[in-house]
Amino acid sequence: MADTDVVRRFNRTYTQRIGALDESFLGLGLPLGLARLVFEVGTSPDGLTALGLRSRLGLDSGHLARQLRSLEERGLVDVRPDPADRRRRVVALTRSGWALRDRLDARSERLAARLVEPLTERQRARLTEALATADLLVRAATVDIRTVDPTEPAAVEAMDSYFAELDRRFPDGFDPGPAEVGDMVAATGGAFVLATSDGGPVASGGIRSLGPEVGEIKRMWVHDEWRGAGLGSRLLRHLEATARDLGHRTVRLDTNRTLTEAIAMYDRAGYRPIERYNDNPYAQAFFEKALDCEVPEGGDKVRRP
Amino acid sequence: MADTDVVRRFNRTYTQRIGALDESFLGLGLPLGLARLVFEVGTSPDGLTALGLRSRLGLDSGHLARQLRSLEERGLVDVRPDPADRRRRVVALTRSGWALRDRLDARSERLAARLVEPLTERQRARLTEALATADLLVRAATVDIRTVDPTEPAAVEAMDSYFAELDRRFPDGFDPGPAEVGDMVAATGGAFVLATSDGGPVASGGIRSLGPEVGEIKRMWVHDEWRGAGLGSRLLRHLEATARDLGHRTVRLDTNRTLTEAIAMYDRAGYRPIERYNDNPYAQAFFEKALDCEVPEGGDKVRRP
DNA sequence: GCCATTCTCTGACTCTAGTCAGAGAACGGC
DNA sequence: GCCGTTCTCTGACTAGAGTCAGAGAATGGC
Repeated sequence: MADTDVVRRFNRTYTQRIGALDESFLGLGLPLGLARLVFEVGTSPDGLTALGLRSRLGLDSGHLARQLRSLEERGLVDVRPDPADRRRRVVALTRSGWALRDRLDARSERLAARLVEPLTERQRARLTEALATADLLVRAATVDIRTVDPTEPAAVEAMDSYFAELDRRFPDGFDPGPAEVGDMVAATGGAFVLATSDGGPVASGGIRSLGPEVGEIKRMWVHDEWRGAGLGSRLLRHLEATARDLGHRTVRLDTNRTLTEAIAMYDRAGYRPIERYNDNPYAQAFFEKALDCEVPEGGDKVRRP
Repeated sequence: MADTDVVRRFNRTYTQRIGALDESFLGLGLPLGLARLVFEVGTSPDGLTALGLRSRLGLDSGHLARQLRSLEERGLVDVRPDPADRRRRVVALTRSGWALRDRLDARSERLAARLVEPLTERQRARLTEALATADLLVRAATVDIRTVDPTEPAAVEAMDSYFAELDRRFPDGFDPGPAEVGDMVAATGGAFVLATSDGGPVASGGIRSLGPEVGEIKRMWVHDEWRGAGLGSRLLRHLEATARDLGHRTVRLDTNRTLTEAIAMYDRAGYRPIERYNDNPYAQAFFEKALDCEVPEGGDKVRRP
């Protein structure tokens, strides 16, 4: 059975059986749309702006305005202007809004429990393992990878996580020093690539020029919770393509000896060890890869030179 | 993370990302309901009765009548009385109905392909394996197990499959003989338990009385495609509960030596070998279990005596 | 302070799904 | 042939989701 057949078959099964979990939103006297809103507003303790709600749920502004009023009339939410920008409105759950959300939550929990309940313990463990794997991979597959301005908030957040992790992992800690990523990119005509999921950064990496035809991949980072989903390889491929677009024919990178998974990944992707090419005190391993071979069609495999 | 958390988290991921597969039904100028109907009618080359459609999709009869007429007006289906029972109406796709279905199908295929496309080959294989496992287990968890009249069509179908399989597996074939299940159940005050999924039989088994307090489990069968989903154990538990309701304190069963998985399952469920208690020529192994221990609360594990 | 832009709201719609009661045709057992 | 049952259809609804145009308030750059 082809991959797509499995996906489609699962989809069918799923919408018929677990899909009913969504209906947990029904039956509390609230139409589905309003219940979804309550649930979504409740994901943030301090409330959300109407704009944020609209982008999360993809609603029309008129529609949302009406829905919010309806919730307000039922005493479930407070809607008030955002003090920082009074065009915006901030929506927060009231006490009884929270109570309702708890009931929705309990309902959803019960339905999930009812789904796994008939299974034996062994089967249940298999199911949850399969679902967790599928969850990770589906999320990974739908990650959005693109070149961004390194000063935008999500990019800065990504870099902060990166530095924090290096500081944890390196035996003597890590100090990024004064050279910020933005400067690096701006000064050397490079690019910064960010992978996001649900708006939050999950992986990132930069490219800077070492010379006319030589690029350097810097600061590749993958969020802890996203390891093992092939995100690193995809990001690397994306960075290589970006480097090619920038006119490079070779890319280099350096890394710390302690980052063993990263080194294994570079090896799989066709990178070969070279001599030290800079004086980065945190790097002990240096790699290079020629970009002149086109990535093969549909390309997951990277041809080795 | 608890089992239900995994299910719920997955549910969230899923409805956000793969859920869009359903929307493949949109965008061909047909509202979702009608598209679903076209798809459903197209699952059977000769068409379906309106009744069948209603039970599959859970629609109101008035609603369905209107939807069918709308499809008829668009030239997508033919609706005509069932020659066998002219109260019923048979719905079949027209040529352009089939063409539309093909387009819906292609759309769904493309969306599925787009989902797996970003993954590396390795990740893709992991994903499809996880989804296939989840599919089997979710289906298994939502199987409907109940006591039925053994003469009803699904029950007869189950028994036919059972006999056909024995005939394939036994070295010398198998001949059910004149004693039909229905007779057996009726004559001895037993019961027939059927497990169905989507209306089709997936497992079954019978109980008959051997004496006032002794029941016998007969003809347990699990559909080939449903092996490995714990369905046998669940059916067995159900049969035991049924036997208890019939007043039995002990159940026996016999089986053929070649059915090794079944024997292993009986062992796990607490059955112990006993001496031959009948002259069934196809049986070489005989088991018994005392029912007086209550099944523990929430019970998946069967306590061993 | 002006003005284009951003954000929200209102009014006036459309579409789809779905419910309910009841009529009429066909069927099956007697 | 009668009569209760089964199956489908019609009419008359309701509710929810969503679209679109335009008004009005607040903001930020100049």
